[in-house]
Amino acid sequence: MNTARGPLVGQPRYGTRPTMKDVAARAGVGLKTVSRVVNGEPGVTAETERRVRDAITALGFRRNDSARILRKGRTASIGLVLEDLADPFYAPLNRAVEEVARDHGALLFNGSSAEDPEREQEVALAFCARRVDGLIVIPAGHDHRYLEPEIAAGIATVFVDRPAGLISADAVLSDNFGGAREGVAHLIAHGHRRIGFIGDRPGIHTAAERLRGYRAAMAQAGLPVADEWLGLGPTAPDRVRAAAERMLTGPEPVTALFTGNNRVTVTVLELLARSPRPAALVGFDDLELAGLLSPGITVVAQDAARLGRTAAELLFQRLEGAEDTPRHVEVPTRLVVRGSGELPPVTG
Amino acid sequence: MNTARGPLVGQPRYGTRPTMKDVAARAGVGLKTVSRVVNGEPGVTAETERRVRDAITALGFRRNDSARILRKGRTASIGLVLEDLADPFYAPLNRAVEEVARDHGALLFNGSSAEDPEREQEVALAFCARRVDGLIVIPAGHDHRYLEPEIAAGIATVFVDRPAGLISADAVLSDNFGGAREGVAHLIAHGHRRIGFIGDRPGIHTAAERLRGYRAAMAQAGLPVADEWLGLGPTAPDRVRAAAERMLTGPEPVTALFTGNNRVTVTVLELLARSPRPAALVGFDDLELAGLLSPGITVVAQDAARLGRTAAELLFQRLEGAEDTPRHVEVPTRLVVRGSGELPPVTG
DNA sequence: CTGAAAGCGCTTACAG
DNA sequence: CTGAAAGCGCTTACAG
Repeated sequence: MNTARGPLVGQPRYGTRPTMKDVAARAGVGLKTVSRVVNGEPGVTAETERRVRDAITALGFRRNDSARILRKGRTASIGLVLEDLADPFYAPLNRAVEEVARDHGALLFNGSSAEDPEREQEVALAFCARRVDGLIVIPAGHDHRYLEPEIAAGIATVFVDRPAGLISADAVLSDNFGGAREGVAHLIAHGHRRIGFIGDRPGIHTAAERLRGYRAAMAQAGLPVADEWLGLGPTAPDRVRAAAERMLTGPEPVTALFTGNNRVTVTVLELLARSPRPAALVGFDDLELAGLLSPGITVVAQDAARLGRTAAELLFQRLEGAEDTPRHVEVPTRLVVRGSGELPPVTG
Repeated sequence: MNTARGPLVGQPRYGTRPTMKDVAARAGVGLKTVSRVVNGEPGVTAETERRVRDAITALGFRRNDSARILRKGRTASIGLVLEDLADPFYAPLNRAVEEVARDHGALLFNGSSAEDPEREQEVALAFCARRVDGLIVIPAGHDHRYLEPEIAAGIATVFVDRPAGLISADAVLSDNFGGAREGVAHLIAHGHRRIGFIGDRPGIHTAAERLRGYRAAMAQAGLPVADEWLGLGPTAPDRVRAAAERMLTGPEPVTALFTGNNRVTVTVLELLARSPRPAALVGFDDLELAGLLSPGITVVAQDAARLGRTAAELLFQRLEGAEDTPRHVEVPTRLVVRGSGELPPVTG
């Protein structure tokens, strides 16, 4: 029962806090003088400054940055729209963006699209309505024309992990094609000829690029790709399991699998653990504990932190007035050899 | 070279966007009428509304929520200070907080303390300066008196995962004591008598509680606790490895280990994988892939999403005027049996 | 149904 | 060195 505070519903809450006006009155100075002291501007005598500081302490004043922002025109905040704040893959990206924002004195709004294009738009536009200085988006949708007016109005925007749809904009992407090609070539180098690819729907840019990398590696080695070796579609465990089982059985089973992302890899690992015949495996995306399994899981690791850092740095370059031609930056992947990708082919 | 936008450095950026005033001028109506249409308030004829909507579309107007906020007194935003945005453990907590915030129409500021009390304070106070309606803090420091003026001024504050230091405030905590006790009792039930505990510095609340749970389970079973079975200190891999090696060798080695958090568990797992003699293991905190190892890792799992959801719900209850007595809410843990905790004692 | 005035808490531009 | 006035883009309270 804090009657001093009173009911909070629908009530303004600033009223309970001292403002610069209150500080000025108490110190017996003008508003502008308080502003000078608070912002460390020159031109205040030591004695005046002391009176102002005393008043600030006595009243417990803290500058309202929301008001400051309205006047100054810049919000010193950026928004990051990612797919799912709970997804461990994006956590280092998120942190890296935060660090760069921090270096530039900006705060970070976070929001999840939940892989829903409408929610992506809703979250991104809510950030824009707050007039964030910049926006970093991991696209869920394929049409980002809704952001064109915002970008034109000066909200710097960078896409990460997947490119923007139907607009020309900055993007920072992993080398999905090269990474997948390297992973599949690694399996080929270890003697595999029949290699399955299980990945997400090819409508998703990253999935399509990784599939392209798979095909390139096979072609480079002069190997054919049978339709039965491709399992493309939603990464729900049931679908992935069915695809893997189909590839691993029959008269001419695959001897190795390349899995297109970490969700697929986990499902396939569970299946392989119960499978009578071993199969080699290389997965796209690294996994915690991947080194503790036996064999360890060989993966094509993305550098999520670098994706985030690069995107945020590009964003602040834009804010500092970098030229306007949209840039696409590619971040390399890294093959991490741990055992599962070096298993020899086992047939019959 | 977008000359229409011009240089961005130090320039206000709102100037490039239409305001309600612009819309009013174009539609030939008053400012308030535009406000009514934008906010869906009644009392505007269909014809007037149409004119206003046309002007909005023509100018590409989007309401500036930062200005709105200044006038309304509530920012419809909350701040979450966690230890590390990159830590997968906090990712589901973060997402859960976002969902609750979203349900209440609030946006989410995110920041990491990096386990540095000063940075925690800096980030939390930056959020306060923006006048967030509420604050959720995963404490890095042990003194939160710096938040007292903010809380008194009406910023609802809830601590999660660890309690506030030196102030009385809402807190949502896992049942660290009960969870650890259950995990250790599980090892005892499987025949272990000499059980090691490796955890973080006991100055950390969660570490102390888990240690207390360990002691309680041992005491309840009438088992002594040798000093050599306790490895308390920083969770750097070197220190943890040394502690585990010490406990697992010698004339009277432990037959089981209880690890106080997931970082410790991973280090101990790496060591056990190379160890000649198997030891049972129960870890505090769940791990991705824990079920795929052989044996699977038995853990005491925290419900991070529930921690976040509970904290955020408590926060919004406060904002809606719930009574002011600080509340402490405990979230239960769950023992997940997978194999490593059911290994029998192996001696000699 | 509609709008002019005042004000949210600051900063900017200017005058003393 | 200091401060009164105007204004950032909205909403509130009030009058027509």
